[in-house]
Amino acid sequence: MEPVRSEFVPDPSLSREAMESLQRDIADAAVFDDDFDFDPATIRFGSAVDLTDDTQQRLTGDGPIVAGVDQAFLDDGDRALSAVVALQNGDVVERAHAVVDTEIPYIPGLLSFREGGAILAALSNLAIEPDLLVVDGSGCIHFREAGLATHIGVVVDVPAIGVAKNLLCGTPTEPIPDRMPEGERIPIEADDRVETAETGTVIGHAVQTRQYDSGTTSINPLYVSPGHRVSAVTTASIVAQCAAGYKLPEPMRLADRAADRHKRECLDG
DNA sequence: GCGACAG
DNA sequence: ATCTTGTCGC
Repeated sequence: MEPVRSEFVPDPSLSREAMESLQRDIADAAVFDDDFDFDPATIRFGSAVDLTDDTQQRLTGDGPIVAGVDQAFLDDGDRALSAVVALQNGDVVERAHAVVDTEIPYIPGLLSFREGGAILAALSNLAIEPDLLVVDGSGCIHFREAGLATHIGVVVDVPAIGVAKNLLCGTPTEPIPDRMPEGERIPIEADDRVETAETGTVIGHAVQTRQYDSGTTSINPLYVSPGHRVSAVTTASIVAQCAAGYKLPEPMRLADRAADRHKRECLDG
């Protein structure tokens, strides 16, 4: 798949001011409401096909194609490796990846200008057209509501959601407990750090996709937000539904593994 | 000066 | 993101 909004393609050579200006334009072009054809409820993972169960419903037709995207770095960050894994009806239907030289360092709020090029290169190597992109990083939980997932989603104009392991900005409507119960979600509201949204606007959710029943250790929640063409509530539901026994939603978990695997091959031989 | 933030 | 063995817990 290729960019359809070339004017928004991340350019690492831009000045910081130009980057921030572009992000505002991207946020304007982004749609933080449900605007897609497929039925989110039909997204299925795992080979949960139990032929002995008469009550189960048979899948009619093909479910949506969901693609996970994740990055790894080589040469101490000099090169970014992006991996994409596309799933449909619980099966991997295509994989793609790309390695691109990084031009700028990591700067909070400007992540897409560091990693965006590698992601778009990987997506261009993907023949299939995904119905949804699951990107590692924030979507509209961002200072200008233009995080990595939003930037990528708008450039290729495909529904996208952002899944982050840490909160960039915004405030939970209630304190995140040390041990959030599995399945629970807490809204994240825009605060004074989110320049483009009115304070109090729900921009995402903390979602606990997995939790230990007991013990000393606990798992932290994921911070999910709309990237493009998906609402905050739907984003949380999709992520919860994509959890297949692991913290990360299955498409992202597989992309994560693919990125690490490619990285190794790139190092040793 | 203080605050502090994805990957 | 990345540097990294053993180790605590189910």
